[in-house]
Amino acid sequence: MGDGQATRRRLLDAATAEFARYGIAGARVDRIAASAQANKAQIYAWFSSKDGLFDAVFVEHLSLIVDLVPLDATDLPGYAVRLYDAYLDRPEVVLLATWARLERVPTGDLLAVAADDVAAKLARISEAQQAGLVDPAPAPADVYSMVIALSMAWSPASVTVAASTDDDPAEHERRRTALAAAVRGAFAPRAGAT
Amino acid sequence: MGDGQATRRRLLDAATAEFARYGIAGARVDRIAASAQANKAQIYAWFSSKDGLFDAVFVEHLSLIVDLVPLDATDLPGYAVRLYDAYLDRPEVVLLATWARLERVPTGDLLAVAADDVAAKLARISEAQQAGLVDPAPAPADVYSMVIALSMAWSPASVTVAASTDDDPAEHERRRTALAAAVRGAFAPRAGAT
DNA sequence: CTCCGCAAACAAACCGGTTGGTTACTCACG
DNA sequence: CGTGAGTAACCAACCGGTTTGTTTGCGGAG
Repeated sequence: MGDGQATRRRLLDAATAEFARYGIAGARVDRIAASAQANKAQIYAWFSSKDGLFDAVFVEHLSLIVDLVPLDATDLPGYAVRLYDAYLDRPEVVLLATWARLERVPTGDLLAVAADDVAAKLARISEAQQAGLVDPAPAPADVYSMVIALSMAWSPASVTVAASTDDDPAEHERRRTALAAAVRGAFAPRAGAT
Repeated sequence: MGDGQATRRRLLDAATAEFARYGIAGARVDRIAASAQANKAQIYAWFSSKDGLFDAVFVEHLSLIVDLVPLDATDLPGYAVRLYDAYLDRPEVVLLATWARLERVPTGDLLAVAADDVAAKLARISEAQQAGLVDPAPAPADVYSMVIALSMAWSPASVTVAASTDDDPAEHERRRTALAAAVRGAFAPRAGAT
């Protein structure tokens, strides 16, 4: 008989696509089961509830959300551009995080469950500030929030324009250039500082 | 007898709160009717459907989404800070826009229906670039997207930290300062340019 | 001023499809 | 034969939407 772990895997994959597209309230358990070529009861056997399934999907993607692209505090512009490309390649990551924000955690730190990983990133930003590679004025947490925000300027959650892989490659290139330049200007050490 | 327009108004207000909090799929028509102290049938008399009600709420907020704060292309840092405060004061605006993006318009231009107003803003950015007040390298549309993205770094839709009015005032002030500095650095004309 | 008729506003019960969740049962394998 | 994977039918609550019947304000006829 079929392998339970394999079914679990298919359910997680199907759920990822479903939640990314429709959110928690909009997702349909039957649709997930069908798309995973499994039975609805399996979902409840493995994940207890629809919310439990979302939790499983979300924690599995947490490491991706946080470390889809390893932070390079010594090259924030390059980091931002790599994030732009990563979001283009893996829109589910942005979507899951945004749905979680809207439907689960209205205020405060969304990634509190991964506080350790985030803290490590902030420490590296702090080091880069002390090394004179990043403007030391803003708090590391604010630098991080702003870099992420800038990288997501054209993400699937943007309130202006959401990029898609169908866009003209030249357009992507234009955005990458603009993004890198903006990040460089925004966080480079100020002239006149030590 | 009660005024129809007044009922319509209460429905729109209640729907705004409901949609901002729960999104389209998560919103409950009964809850809106109850919270507006009206009857469910009125919703269908005035707005035809749940989706029609969301449309009405959204278009009513479109002008706010676009012009909650008038764009001052000659002072982008100040503009960004005013947006930060506006989002703090009117989180529904950000939330409605984000829900619309996630549940309605997965890619492309979210504000295509208000293309004229947006085009006017881009024109003013373009003027500021020609006047040497803004870095002329990036396309006006990209400047706009990035300024909005930066202003929303701590918005209720942020994937890092969402600000709330309960936050320490000093924290808000820290973010305003960091935001203004980042926008200044990101879009000021590059040294060495004319 | 009163009465009547009318249309818009309103209320509540109702309807049928959908949805998250359950159960009773079958099947393959060690 | 026992155990865990898999299935299909089932269920009760829910939810968007409709229907039916009632109330209210108002303009006009008497």
